[in-house]
Formats: sequence, C-alpha cells, structure tokens
Amino acid sequence: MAEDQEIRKVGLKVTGPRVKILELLEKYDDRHVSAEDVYRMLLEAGEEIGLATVYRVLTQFESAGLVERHNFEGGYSVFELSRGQHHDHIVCIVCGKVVEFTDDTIEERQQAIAEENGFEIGDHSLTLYGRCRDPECPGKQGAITTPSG
Amino acid sequence: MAEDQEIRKVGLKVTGPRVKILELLEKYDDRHVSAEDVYRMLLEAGEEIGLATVYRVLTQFESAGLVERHNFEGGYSVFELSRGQHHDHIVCIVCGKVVEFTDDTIEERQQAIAEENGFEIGDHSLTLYGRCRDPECPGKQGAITTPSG
DNA sequence: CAGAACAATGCAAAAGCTTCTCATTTTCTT
DNA sequence: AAGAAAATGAGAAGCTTTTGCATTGTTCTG
Ligand SMILES: [Mn+2]
Ligand SMILES: [Mn+2]
Ligand SMILES: [Zn+2]
Ligand SMILES: [Zn+2]
Repeated sequence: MAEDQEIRKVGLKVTGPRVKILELLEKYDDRHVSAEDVYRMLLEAGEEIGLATVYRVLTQFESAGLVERHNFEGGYSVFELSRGQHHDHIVCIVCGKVVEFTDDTIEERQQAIAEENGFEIGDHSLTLYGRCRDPECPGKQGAITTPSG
Repeated sequence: MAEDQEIRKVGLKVTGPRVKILELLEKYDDRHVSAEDVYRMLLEAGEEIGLATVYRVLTQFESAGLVERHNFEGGYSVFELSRGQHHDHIVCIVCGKVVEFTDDTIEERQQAIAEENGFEIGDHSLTLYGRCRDPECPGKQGAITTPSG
C-alpha cells in the first residue's frame, strides 16, 4: 500500500491507526478536520482508534511534514494533508466554510517586513474571517443558528 | 478619573476591578498580556481581583472595543489596548518578543482576495513567527528557554 | 518463523486555559 | 437611604489536548 511507504519513509512504524488516519486524510483532502472529527469519522467507519492516538498520530504526521495544523478561532486545531504548496485561508464565521488562497504579493511583503524588523521568519499564519455569499450559508436566510433548540 | 469616563462611555458600570484592569492595560500599553498576566500583576500590586473577573472584564472590554484579543500560538489569548489603528504582529518563537507592523499592500490584497472569493471580510489574523536578532534573545546564546514558564 | 527489543496503543487521569454557577457584595437609581 | 439590577469571587465545570502506564503490536535477528 502507498500509505505504508509514506509512513515508513518518514521514519514511523506502519501501524493500523497510522494507516487508517492517513487514508482518511487522503479521502477528505478537501477538508480541514479536527482530531475529534478524525476520531469520530473513523468510529463511524468501524475503526476503533483511541482519541489519544489520533492526537499523537496527527502530531507525528505534522512533525514529519505529512500534515499541516492550523489554529483557526475556536480553540481547537484543524489538520489537512500537506500539499507542498503553501496557502492561507478564508473562513466564514457563519457556516464555517473554508476557502484557500495564495498571494505572492502578500508573501513577498511578509518576508520584507520580517527583514526590516530583524527577524528570520520561520512561518506565518494568515486567516481572513468574514461571511461568505454562498446561498446555502445560514447567514443568508437571517436564521443565525442558536444553540437553544 | 479618565478611566471612569471610558468605562461609562461604553455602557459598563464603573467598578473597582474594571478601573484597575483598565489602568493596568494603560500602564503596560506596549505589551501583550494574558488574562493570567493581568491577574498576577494586579495581585502583586495588592489588588485581589478574581481570575474569573479578569476574564469577564477583558471579554467585556473587547466587546466594547476597548481592547483587542489575539490568539498567538500556545493556546491562550493575549490582550492589548485598542489604539484605533489596525496592526499585525511578528512573534519571536524563542524569546516571545512581539513586534507590531502595518502594511497597506497586504491589507489591500486581503480585501481584494476576499472579494474575489465572494466573502465579506470582518477581520483577519496575520502573525509572522520567527527568530529575532536581538542579542538579548536566548536563542543567540543557545539556551532555549520558553517564555511562558 | 520464533523471540527479543522496543515502540505504539487505549484508557483513564490530568493538564491548561477559559467559562459558568451561585451566594454575596457593589453600583446606580429613586 | 433603600431597592433593583448588575458585578464579583471562589470554586466547579467544560473543552481540547497531553500524559502515565499496562498491554499489545511491529520490526529485526537468528
Ligand atoms: Mn488549507
Ligand atoms: Mn499588538
Ligand atoms: Zn458561510
Ligand atoms: Zn527572540
């Protein structure tokens, strides 16, 4: 299996949980999932992998460069498969939709700003928050969902 | 007192804790402090204000536009007095030093990108992470110590 | 292919930050 | 000064994430 090789390549042992988690991330490579998401999706697929293991594996995958972790607002992290090319995010504060983008001008300016200020930049986090114009977005129907129901 | 007016102006009752917290934020207006920082600094100054109150007041001040909350990496929030003009941050991952900057080019690009993607932008979070070249920074002496203790 | 060495897992407990509950105190308005 | 409404403090609770430890699984060697 392709996943086995990827896992071995980064110096990790090939175990059931690691393979299943990598497969899931590949299957949902257009989403940004939390550890809890991964845990639950695997449960629903019949894979009983402990939440602690999900956290551990995601962190290992991140260290290995296989996945990226983002800290959008909300107090928890979301993960996605690394796709080589760097990108930033726009998040709809109403429906949670996430759109990705890259902008060379912004990237260049960031580098310049870091240098001007005597910093050697490692990475950066840029996230735009707003409301999307998706007709499906509950924000359009005026029905801001409240947790009362 | 000037603080009393500011607090009243935003529709909050003038109470000891609110005045003391606002005074402290004004005194340390060149820093980015956590709720815990505020709590401890007040304690050391002889003001026994509960941590829960510090959190509540900071959140109220934020809603009122008096302070801004930032979620740098590390899982906790830091606060600073609002100074009208928007700015972003560079954080040294070694010593925790924070430098502020603004860049019109980046701001414009963000707006354009949001529109291109059908988003109405509320706000954004841009933080650069790297190592500073400050000779005082422990990173220079090889002794990596975490600023949060 | 068995066996040993070592790493990974699951569960529960704990951590770390933040919010909530509720009895008590304080503010602000008559 | 008194009452209504809001704020506070202390601790409990909530949430996401990490950790300890006994158990299980993987890999390597022979
Ligand atoms: Mn992404
Ligand atoms: Mn700032
Ligand atoms: Zn939306
Ligand atoms: Zn530094």
